[in-house]
Amino acid sequence: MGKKNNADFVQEIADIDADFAGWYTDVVIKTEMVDYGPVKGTMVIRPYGYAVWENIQRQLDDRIKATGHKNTYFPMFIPYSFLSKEAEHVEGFAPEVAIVTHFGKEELSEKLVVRPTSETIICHMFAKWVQSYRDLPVLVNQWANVVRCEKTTRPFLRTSEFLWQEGHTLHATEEEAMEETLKMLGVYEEFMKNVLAIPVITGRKSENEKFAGAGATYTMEAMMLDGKSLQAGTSHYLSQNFSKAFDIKFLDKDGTLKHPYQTSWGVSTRLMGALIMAHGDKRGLALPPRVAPIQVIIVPVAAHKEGVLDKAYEIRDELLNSGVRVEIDTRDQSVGWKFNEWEMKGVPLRIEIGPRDIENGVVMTSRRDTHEKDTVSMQGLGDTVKKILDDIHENMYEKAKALLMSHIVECHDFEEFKTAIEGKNFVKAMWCGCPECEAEIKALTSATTRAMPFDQTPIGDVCVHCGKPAKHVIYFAKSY
RNA sequence: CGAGAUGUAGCGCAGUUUGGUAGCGCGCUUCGUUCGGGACGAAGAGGCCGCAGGUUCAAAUCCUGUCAUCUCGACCA
Repeated sequence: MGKKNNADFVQEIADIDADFAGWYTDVVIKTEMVDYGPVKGTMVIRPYGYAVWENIQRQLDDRIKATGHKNTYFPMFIPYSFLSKEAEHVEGFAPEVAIVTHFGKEELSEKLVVRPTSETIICHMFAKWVQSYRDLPVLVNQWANVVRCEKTTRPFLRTSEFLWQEGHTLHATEEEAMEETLKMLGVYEEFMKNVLAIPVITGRKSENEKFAGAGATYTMEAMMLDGKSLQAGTSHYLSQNFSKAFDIKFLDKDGTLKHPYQTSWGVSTRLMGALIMAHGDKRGLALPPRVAPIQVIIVPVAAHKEGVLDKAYEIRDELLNSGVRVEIDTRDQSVGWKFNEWEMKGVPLRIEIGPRDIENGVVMTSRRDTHEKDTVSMQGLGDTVKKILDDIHENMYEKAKALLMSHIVECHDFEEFKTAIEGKNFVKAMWCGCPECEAEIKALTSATTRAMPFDQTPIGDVCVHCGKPAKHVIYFAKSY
């Protein structure tokens, strides 16, 4: 099975790149992934989109549980005072939240906020539950919705309400908490590669870009088809910031009272945006097989002819038995119409079956990733299809990786830097570490710092912008 | 939150300058013919023109306000 080369792929990107934002909103609405809700900034996730989310959820949840975490559910209403408690301890805290003042006609004695994140309420409960080092570690996760006052919204990428998973853990030592932080970042990275077919750059956020309540924020950044970066997930080392603010204490082996070290980590429905903008082409979506609601669509050709539909259903059942998510399109539309429709909706593999094929004991396959058509024997079709789906996954990952690799540019001076950023690249460069320098770069190029990779092998001595001695290797990019 | 643009049938749009019976294409319904890359014919259904005020004999059209969406910034625990 040959593969489309990367040059062709780059051409396809050029086709949609002219108006990538328009392509995104178009595709996401037309494919019935999502629709706008009646309240500003809200979205309705429609069945086709929600099925993708469920596939993400299931596969990530398995991984979260496999690493020892248990699921919980905490209330969405949080006393307002909890946030002020956080504010006293956290610099840069800005409560841009939805506030509930009434239940029915009755004014509440204490205002409530609709959770923008659950750190505070979880910490409040943790304080009740933890007394001894024997109670540690605490490893919990929850799947929930959160609400934030966002000025600019776009379906999946930034919405006033979104769905996510937030993990919260408590540890006796700094080392253990840091290990957990990096472990979960690793889980995310592996998930991105093996489920969403998206390569990511991982590393630590600058002070300016980190979660205000964290000691350190680690991120994974994915490159979208237009060369912009999308923060696809974060893992925070919270140190003792929250455990001190919420007075979580445990009596350690040595008989002294200590505040535990904490982590939190999350990914959201933003991943839906990530997979749409990391794959796809001018025809629409290209869904990675492992999250595609429909992995194989069967389109009967000349369905009115004797035996065609029967055979199509037979094949459908065989694929179902092989564990493939398959549907058959019997609608009264022309085949050409159906081909375009399912390609737009990103179904990874199409199977066509008509009288000619039945005669020859074969089916036609058409891959969404390469647009290649092939003739495949009906014998052992289940296994063949599963192999093709795996191959599609690999190919989509390799394509995305090729895009990322060809758009990382090492820069040693600011002129190079500006050119590279305009060329829709990630810039890898040395940085002095000063927030002022970071802010100036942003003002001049609209590129922000994305991540300081774990591999800090220097590629120079001085900061790419100010020329002062460099402290970090860091990636810059424009971002969503 | 700032600048700009747009709201008319499910979708895409014309009509607004110059006020006077609500239009087009696609889609939708029914019947028939078609079916290997967005088929065709015939007959139908569907809109108090984003919302609220105002001007007028009369408002999709003029005025005021408001809400929403898009683009670009700022913001983004």
